[in-house]
Amino acid sequence: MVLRKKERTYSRYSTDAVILLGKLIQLARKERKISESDLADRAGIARSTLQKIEKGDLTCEIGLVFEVATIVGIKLFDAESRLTMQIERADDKIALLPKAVRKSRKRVDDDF
Amino acid sequence: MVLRKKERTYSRYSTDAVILLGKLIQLARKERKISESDLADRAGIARSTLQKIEKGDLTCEIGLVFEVATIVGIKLFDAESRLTMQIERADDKIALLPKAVRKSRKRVDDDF
DNA sequence: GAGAAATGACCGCTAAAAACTTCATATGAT
DNA sequence: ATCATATGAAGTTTTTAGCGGTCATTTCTC
Repeated sequence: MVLRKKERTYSRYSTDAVILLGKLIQLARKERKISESDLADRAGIARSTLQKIEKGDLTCEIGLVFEVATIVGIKLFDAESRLTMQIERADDKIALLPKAVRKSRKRVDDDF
Repeated sequence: MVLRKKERTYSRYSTDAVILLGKLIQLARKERKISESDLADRAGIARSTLQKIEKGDLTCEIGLVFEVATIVGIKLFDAESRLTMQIERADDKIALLPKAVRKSRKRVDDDF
């Protein structure tokens, strides 16, 4: 019995965002004259995985992608205010909202 | 023989960035009064996976995280200029650099 | 307060990702 | 031009993330 591959759909934005991130990583790596092997070693991942990341493969673990990005100096969030501070602010906002959402009555609501 | 779990290290920034992203997603979800199940369904993922994403689990696939973020309206890159345009610009910059990096002489260089 | 729904946490299974390896080719420093 | 090495592209093995399920608890609506 052949198991069909699980079809996964991604929005155009998600796809493009990951591709862009991968290219920014590659660009930063080359500007800093770091080889794939070197960067992979520093990040503690396989070179093949780094190649997937730079290609914008959507299946890579977000932790690995962010780690590589961080190593080559790419910040995804404004470093202006510390991340921990932003996290706290998000927590505060969440605390103000109801802890459990109660509403959607099976409204799938395809928004278009 | 006990196999030790592969130790993976992440920088503070990566960890915090993913946690922040997860919280921003949860915040956006609650503001829009969408339940975990609903959002998971819309994204085509399991509720357990969404929970991991909102907790900032570093092992989640980047595509799933970005997809969920996109659904609740979070943009990681400036939507001012189109992403495709930014991708092209990155490509152009990369094209100007040497195709193969040549330099690092086994400098592991633990930077601290 | 009652009841329905949302959330939090856990677990086994399996498809799939990451690691590891190899090889060919392209590339750049000398 | 030489040659060490960076890159591209597989194939295989190992590890693991996502799924789907369960159950207890909390929370919101009425």
